[in-house]
Amino acid sequence: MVNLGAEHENLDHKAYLILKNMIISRKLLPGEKIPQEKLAQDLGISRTPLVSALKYLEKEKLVEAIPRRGFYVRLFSKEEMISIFELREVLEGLAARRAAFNIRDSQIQKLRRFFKQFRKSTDITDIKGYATEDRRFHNFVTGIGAKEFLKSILENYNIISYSYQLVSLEGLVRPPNVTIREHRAIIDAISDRDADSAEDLMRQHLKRAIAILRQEIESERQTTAKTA
Amino acid sequence: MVNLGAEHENLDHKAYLILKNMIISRKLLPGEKIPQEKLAQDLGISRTPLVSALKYLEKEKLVEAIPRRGFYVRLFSKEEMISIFELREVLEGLAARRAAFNIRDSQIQKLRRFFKQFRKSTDITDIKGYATEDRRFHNFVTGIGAKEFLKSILENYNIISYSYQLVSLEGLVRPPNVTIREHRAIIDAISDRDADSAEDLMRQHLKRAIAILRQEIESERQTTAKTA
DNA sequence: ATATTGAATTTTGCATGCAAAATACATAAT
DNA sequence: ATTATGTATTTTGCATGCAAAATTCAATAT
Repeated sequence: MVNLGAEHENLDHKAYLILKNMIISRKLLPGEKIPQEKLAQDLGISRTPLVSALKYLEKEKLVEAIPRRGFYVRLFSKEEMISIFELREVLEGLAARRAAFNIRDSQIQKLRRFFKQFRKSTDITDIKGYATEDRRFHNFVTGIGAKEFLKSILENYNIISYSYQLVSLEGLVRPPNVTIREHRAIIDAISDRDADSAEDLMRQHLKRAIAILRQEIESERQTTAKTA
Repeated sequence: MVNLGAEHENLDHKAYLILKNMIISRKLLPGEKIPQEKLAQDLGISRTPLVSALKYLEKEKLVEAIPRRGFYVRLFSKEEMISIFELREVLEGLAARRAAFNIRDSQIQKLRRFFKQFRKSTDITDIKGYATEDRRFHNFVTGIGAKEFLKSILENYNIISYSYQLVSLEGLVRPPNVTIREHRAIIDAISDRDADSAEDLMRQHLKRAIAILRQEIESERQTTAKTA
């Protein structure tokens, strides 16, 4: 069966993709008001499909609608980042479980190739490259394991990509030489089709990131208290 | 701080609530096409806010938008019901965990009152009443534990209410006298603020429902195979 | 009877217009 | 100088209009 869903692409969907990109790439900044008339003109469309796109983004929490006042790019606090990571923990845990169930042999080959370029280095210096690989890895696993609802939740809420943006260096919460072992363990579990381990390891992996985020909040709070 | 979010209520939001209700209460049936012009007239509004409402419902998966063809009430297969339950498993598990962390003493009192009316009966005959209590219980727990994203996912996707609609008798997957023990165990864990147990028990609770659903699918498949 | 073609009708996607609300701005009052 | 008040401007929410696409339905062909 062929997917014909995207056969026609309406203006509002195009606008949606463009806006999403503008937000993620920081062309529209958090807190900023979205100028409907101007943006519609820039995109060469009317306000109708633009507003339609904004409504989609509102559901995805990328944008906040305030009645009679307009749409604003959403702003996330560190506390909210933690709740996003908590969601990733359980959702990607589920995705890892399902991936272990579903994965095909050809996909195992691909999975095993992740982090190959970082095999030899004890100290990984290419942080940026590692961060990219990290993202690709998580997307690959969820791509195999998450369908339908789980997939749309992970996609819609932009949990993955967003999570990476607001934290520490290059979007990594913890240093590569610590997380690479965990990544390898997850790869092994999924390749062995060990669903329970895959879920557990993925959850532990993300739980540790959450712990770091909580620490950061705590130390910030103390610094602020001292300064004040 | 007072919540002023719902101060103004736009037409599209009103339409959204009405439509959601119409779908849940089966005034609009799964698979049915939504007649925009007629419905707009019935509601006394134009197509603009109606379509806007439909876009919200599309994101919630209650409605499917087919470009140039219109909106259709979504139809869920039993397989999809399973993936919804899998989501409930991890999301309500997280909610139970958070509830155990957050719950206030006054809320513990309330929590302990759930299923009180079924205490004495070894065989619960009021299935409908039990089903209602079941729903209220799950909503209460998620109400305490889920905020922000988790809350909106659970709400938006209507996972809870929807889950109950399409399965077995009165929306219950398993008989009351089996599940009531599990409910009580969850209540105890949350009241004891034992987050790990609360999460684990909630997950086991839902896992068992999933197992039944899988069995039902399997036996259906065999029946169909025989008939065909 | 069933399938095919083609016009008539309906529906969708989008732009536009407009009243009401919100905002910005200028002037007056303290 | 700051606050208050009134006015002009902009923006929002919604209805409406219209072209293009989809659907219906009748007439014709198989």
